[in-house]
Amino acid sequence: VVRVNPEKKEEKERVAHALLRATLQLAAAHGFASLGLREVARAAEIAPTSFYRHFGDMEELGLSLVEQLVGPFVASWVEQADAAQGARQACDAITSQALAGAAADPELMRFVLAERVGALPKFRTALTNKLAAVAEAFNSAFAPELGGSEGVAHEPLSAAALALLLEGCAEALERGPEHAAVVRERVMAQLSLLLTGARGARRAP
Amino acid sequence: VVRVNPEKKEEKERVAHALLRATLQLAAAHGFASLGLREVARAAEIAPTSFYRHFGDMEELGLSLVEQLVGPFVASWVEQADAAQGARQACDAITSQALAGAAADPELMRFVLAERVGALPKFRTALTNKLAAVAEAFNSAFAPELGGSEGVAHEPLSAAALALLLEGCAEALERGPEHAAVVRERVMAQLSLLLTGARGARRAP
DNA sequence: TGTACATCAGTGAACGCGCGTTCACTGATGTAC
DNA sequence: TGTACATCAGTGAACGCGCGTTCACTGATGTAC
Repeated sequence: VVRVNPEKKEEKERVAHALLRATLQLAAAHGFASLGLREVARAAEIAPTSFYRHFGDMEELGLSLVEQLVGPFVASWVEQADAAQGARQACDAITSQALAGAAADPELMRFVLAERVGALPKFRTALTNKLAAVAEAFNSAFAPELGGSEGVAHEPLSAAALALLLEGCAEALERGPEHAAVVRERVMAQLSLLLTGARGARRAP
Repeated sequence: VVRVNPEKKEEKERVAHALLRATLQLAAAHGFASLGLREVARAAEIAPTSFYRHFGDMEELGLSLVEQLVGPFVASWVEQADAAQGARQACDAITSQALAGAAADPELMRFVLAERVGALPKFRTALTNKLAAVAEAFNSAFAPELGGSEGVAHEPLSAAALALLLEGCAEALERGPEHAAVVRERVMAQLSLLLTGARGARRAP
């Protein structure tokens, strides 16, 4: 039985975190798929061989990145949605938080957007799983206003809302943080169309 | 003045085309960013040095790929939209053609989806330009049913339609061609929500 | 308390390999006159 | 028609370089007794 000094554990996590951040920075510039182990180690200021103390290879690092960074990132979009009153306010909370995320950490947002539809199925799956929480939040926001068929039938609606949200995040990355307000209004307008349409469809199916 | 044998020109284009197809195939497996010139040349069955007879580097090849293959591909989604009667039929025509494209050439569809939000701005721009034709088509489809403010105000609507269409294409790639019909219904349902919402917003703004 | 041992993050040297690129050449085709 | 020359896609040899990975080692820390 071996006990580990908390200080040591902390230090190790600091280095692992540096590797993840270095990866995000480089991936935002040239794409995750192009990155090499040595390149990342260099950017994180460790010896190439030290990489193996943390990850077996770049794929493992990428999946860890999803767990360690993307998970909390995406979760933060949804945090205030429960407290909102009505679908519109909940959408606004989610949209605002997601766009704030894009402004605060554009490299991480780029990673999410790119790998969600990238070539590697493992990454697509992992990211879809994390983003499922956002779809859930949209669903919860919409459900009370639509009632009826107990949520299941609203799945295309919440999926559409998620797609529009991510499209807005992509636009926010293109245009920069100074246009966040414009993009937010745009996404909200699109979500309103969806919601209005869903209300109309309920009345006249 | 030097004249070029049409046979020779044709043969050269055949090799260039082989390079583009080889790139798509490899990119679908590991991501465009990871590809090397030698890897692509090998898959296209030419010597590495012959690559330079066609493209200066991989970036140039990628941009040529957008012009030569993505352009016609995306244009085909839109071809039958003009002839359709009403917004719903036009949406159906575009959606059906796009999903047919995903089934016929999944590697090309993956490239479009991935590079549209990838790390390289040149690729994002080039693809956005090609996809603008699809947004245009949606706009033309919606405009007569909404009238009013002469199309300009409907831009978020057509942009939303394009986003939902591409999301559907991504889903079609995940689920395979045998689920094309299901995905089509799903996308159509989402587009209907948008359109219904837009009609409602016009009546009660 | 002291001694022997285990664990583990980090490292530098070294390896074989595939990479992008340059170069000089071939051979087929077209042009000049 | 014949001869000299230009163009150009394709190629093999060769280059220097960075890559991923293995290995044996260090030094700090914790455990056993």
